[in-house]
Amino acid sequence: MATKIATWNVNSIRARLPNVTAWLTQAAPDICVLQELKCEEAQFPRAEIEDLGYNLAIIGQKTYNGVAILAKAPIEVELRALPGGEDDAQARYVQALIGGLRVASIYLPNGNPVETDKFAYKLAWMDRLAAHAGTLLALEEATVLAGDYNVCPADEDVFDPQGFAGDALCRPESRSRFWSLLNQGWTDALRLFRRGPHVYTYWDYQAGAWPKDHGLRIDHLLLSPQAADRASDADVDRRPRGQEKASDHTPVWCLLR
DNA sequence: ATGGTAGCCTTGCTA
Repeated sequence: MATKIATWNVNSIRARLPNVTAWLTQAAPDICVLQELKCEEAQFPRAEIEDLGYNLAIIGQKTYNGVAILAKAPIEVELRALPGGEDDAQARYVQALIGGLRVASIYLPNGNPVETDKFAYKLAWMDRLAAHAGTLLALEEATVLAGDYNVCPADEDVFDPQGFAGDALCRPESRSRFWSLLNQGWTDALRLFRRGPHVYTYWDYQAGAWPKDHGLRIDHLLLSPQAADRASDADVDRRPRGQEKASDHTPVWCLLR
């Protein structure tokens, strides 16, 4: 039986708790990685998630960032931060082993505005991610690097490519780093099964983006070759984005045999 | 039409 792995930027786990518990109950992923918890570990609504049958690994941060791994099977945490950032205190990475599968929850920096040091931080973070991803590939094991990458890989992943050409999510420096990562040997799980336009995972809260389907594809599940060999399906679940008090992102999932 | 929304808290910052 297949393992269902999902990623979801929830934009505050405390504000989103009813939406998250409803989706976990209905979609029943075996593993779900979350981003933008926007709270410290002590403030995370642990009991409400554990009551649904999930184990937890939480890397919290007050107000900003924060990542977690939820899994029905036991979680063995391997890393609580992306290697190579000794002076980087932002909670953007957690990696664990779950029943022989390696899974990471990634919250890659947004990088806007590009004329500030935020963009340099994003690019440096992507370089660190590529270096670490290379070491993971060398293990030749089944690994899923899932999360909010804050990168639209190509123009078809953007509702308005011209309008976003200068945005940190679409800039050539961001895209070239994402493609270099893929070219190491990672597979974009969603694109393996869902090609074509209008495959979006995020819609801004502003300007009626959701009803107009003015979306972006920025949440990705990257599979090592050993994981890609087991992939049988992947999709975006748009339903949570249309509900009351929705996150601006919606879950993306894949199945591994 | 140069806006608009959401979350948390620093009534501004991040997205």
